Amino acid sequence: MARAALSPDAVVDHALRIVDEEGPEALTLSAVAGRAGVATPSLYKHVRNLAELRVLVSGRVMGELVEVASEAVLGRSGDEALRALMDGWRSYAARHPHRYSALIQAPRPETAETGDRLVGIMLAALRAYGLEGSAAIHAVRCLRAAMHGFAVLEAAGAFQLAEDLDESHALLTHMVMAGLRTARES
Amino acid sequence: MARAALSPDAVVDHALRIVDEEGPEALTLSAVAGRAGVATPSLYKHVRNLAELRVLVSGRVMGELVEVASEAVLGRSGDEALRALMDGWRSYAARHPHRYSALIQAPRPETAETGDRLVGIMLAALRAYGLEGSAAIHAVRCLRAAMHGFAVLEAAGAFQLAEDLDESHALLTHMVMAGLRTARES
DNA sequence: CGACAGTGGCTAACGTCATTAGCCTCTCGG
DNA sequence: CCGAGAGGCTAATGACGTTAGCCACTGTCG
Repeated sequence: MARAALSPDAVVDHALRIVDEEGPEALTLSAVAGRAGVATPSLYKHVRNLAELRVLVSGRVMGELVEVASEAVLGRSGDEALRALMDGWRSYAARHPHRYSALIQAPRPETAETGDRLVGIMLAALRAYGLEGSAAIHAVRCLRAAMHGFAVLEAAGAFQLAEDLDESHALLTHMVMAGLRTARES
Repeated sequence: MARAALSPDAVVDHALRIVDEEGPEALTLSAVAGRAGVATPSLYKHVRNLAELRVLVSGRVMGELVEVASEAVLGRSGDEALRALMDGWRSYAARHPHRYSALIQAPRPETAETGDRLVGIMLAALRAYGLEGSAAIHAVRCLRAAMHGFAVLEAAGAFQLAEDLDESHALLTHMVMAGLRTARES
């Protein structure tokens, strides 16, 4: 159990710092090794390979989103909860755009639990809308699509015009709420 | 002007086939060279480097989206136009998930014109809603976020539950329409 | 008709990465 | 005090991207 300078968690910490500062494409094992002051192959004692490191990073980001989301929903309900959730989500992505871009969407067994937790929080945020069964699932999917789409585009700098992004996001929030309130078929 | 077996466009064709079949991560210059029956360095006679090839691929995908979107909006207006646009967008992404994932969101000068065209089509699709100036811009942003978010998540296989995706997408469409119809502040 | 230029392909060579194999050395539990 | 294993290291390999420099073919212009 030699000097535990490094550990899987510590490796992920360094990886996150690299992602934040230089973007997800800059996440390489040699870069992490450099930060950790260690030779590249040493990392394999803590992480299976680069692909797994990416999954771990993604899992960490999802964990942070769980925190942001649950804190937003805590003690609120209905429109208020939904707005807080969407605002918190967007604010996280805007604060850590590279980190957000490092999220892996494709379902991975390693992050399934955290993902389910996120879905659970979204379901909770929608509880007051009285959606049952499948209707709630559809609603969560739309909420996810709206939040994720906006976050991705904002993180990528895809919204170039001068218009205030806060206002755009307020409209998005309004869309989701209005759509849920009037959720018949179309 | 030796045997013009290859050209920038032909290189992009091969690249697209690779993306479709093996995903965007599999897009490497050697893979393209293999398909083209040519040594890797020969590609540099047609394309500046891998980064540029990716941009060209992305531009081609955006061009296809322009076609899909404009055909959807042609001769329709209001809810009908919006629904056709959203359905067409989703259907393209579902038909070519890897290709859709190869889209680069970060604004690039090379694809700026095509991107503007897309925004123009979305604006046209929203024309009947009578939005003016900034309001139209905010609406386009939300529409983009909704369509892109749903497309990305569906392409990544992020919607895992058994619920019918068509229904989820119908709800998304409903949200956008309901939100636009009632677009005051919130 | 024949030289010429440039287009497009090729080989050789490098540098960067990921990844594997195999070694060495602390450190800690007995 | 010893033995094991955790954790670090060097060496080696193989994919790629990229650059440099060479060569053949082709179409054009004297």
